[in-house]
Amino acid sequence: MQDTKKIDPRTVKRREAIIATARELFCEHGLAGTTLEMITAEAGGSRRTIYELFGNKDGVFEAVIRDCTGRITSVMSDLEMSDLPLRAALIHYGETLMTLLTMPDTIRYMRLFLAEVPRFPKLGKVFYESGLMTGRRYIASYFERQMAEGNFPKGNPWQAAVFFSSLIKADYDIRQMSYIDWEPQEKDLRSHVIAAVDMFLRGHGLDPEKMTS
Amino acid sequence: MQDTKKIDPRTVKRREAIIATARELFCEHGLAGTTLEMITAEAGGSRRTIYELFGNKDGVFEAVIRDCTGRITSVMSDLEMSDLPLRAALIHYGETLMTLLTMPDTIRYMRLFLAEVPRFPKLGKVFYESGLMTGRRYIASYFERQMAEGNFPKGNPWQAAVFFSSLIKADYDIRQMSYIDWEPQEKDLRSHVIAAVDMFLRGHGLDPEKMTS
DNA sequence: TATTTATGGTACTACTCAGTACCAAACGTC
DNA sequence: GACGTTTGGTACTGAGTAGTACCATAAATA
Repeated sequence: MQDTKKIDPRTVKRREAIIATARELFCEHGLAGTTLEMITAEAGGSRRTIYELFGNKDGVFEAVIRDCTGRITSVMSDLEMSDLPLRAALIHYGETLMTLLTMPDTIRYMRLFLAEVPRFPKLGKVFYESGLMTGRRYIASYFERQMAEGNFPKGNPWQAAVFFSSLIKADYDIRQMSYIDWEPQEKDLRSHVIAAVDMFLRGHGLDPEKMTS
Repeated sequence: MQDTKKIDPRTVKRREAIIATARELFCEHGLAGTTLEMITAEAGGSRRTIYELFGNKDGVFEAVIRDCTGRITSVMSDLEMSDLPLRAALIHYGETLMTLLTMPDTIRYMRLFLAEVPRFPKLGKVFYESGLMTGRRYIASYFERQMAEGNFPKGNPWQAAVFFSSLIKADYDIRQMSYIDWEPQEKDLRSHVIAAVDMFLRGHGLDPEKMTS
């Protein structure tokens, strides 16, 4: 049951253009505040094409959310495993995670998606599990390895990942979603991450002072 | 320049009824998905009165958000200071905070408010600072006292409050906002809070095992 | 009880916007 | 280069809704 038809390259291109434009407009004006005409005006094309490709307005929204989810997922994949010593690795993770979470786009996507959760419950699952949880899975598997190698006290790697990312993100996410056009200072983020990592280490019986950093 | 006029009790009553109804409808259908007629149909009265009292639809929304903010603030005031021993007090705080944050209403208000932040930037400030920060201020002042009394290592009480509430809430807030009709099990919350408190204490050089609880 | 003020209800206006129909033109395929 | 598909543009429909005008009425105040 594979696609017997070839896909017209025009269709792919139009589709991408519409999603990209709609994403920006939705983020700025919300779903209800964006008309299909605003989308075509900026992306080119005509409403006709939108209905052809997405069925209706909600179809565009779904496609946009899936696109945003993919973007967040791929951006979370930047949390590559590191072979630095534990404390340095955690600081590196923390700073990367913080950078990703405080990116204006991440915040905008989250606002957009959270707003419409009640009317698109399935998208909530997709966004949370495929998008936001990606980073946590990386971190949990890191702790799992560190526990196996004896660098970190044995325990529940998933809980460690939860506490670690909670300490790192603190309430920067909610605060940024609450304030328009506010971004934390980079040096505040750095000192926050270091404080969080050290507290995390002490919380697991490790002494940050004694760790090669 | 005080109000020289007396306020007609009818006005107060109507105002309250409209806000209460609008709050529920906005939470359920969103701002754009709620018509003024839906509000009058349920709250009684006529659109005429709405325009008299709130100017326009946005005025109703502003009033609703301020009302929600007040509700969250007042609910946060349940975080009264406790004279239990440190660990028991933190567990008590943690459980109360968790109960408040995971209340379905809290989640609904946050979704509603976050959705419209881009178009009502001022409300973001009100909601975050007056509403959400209230709990944190209580906790920070608690740590300040404990530091002064020598029950807790001296340091920055505000940072302690940030880390404490971050560990407690973890990502329950985001997760609940992402999933409709999902609520964490109470016993999971309790064990989470205990784990978080103990990690917090160890993170500050205190041994939970040795503390009277 | 008389006066003032807020309210209810209805009808109306003006507008926006999702979704549809249609045809000609552009483009990809073979 | 001919054929078939996708697209652009425009115009139309129909539903829904914010906001207004007006008047009779109910309630508060004095």
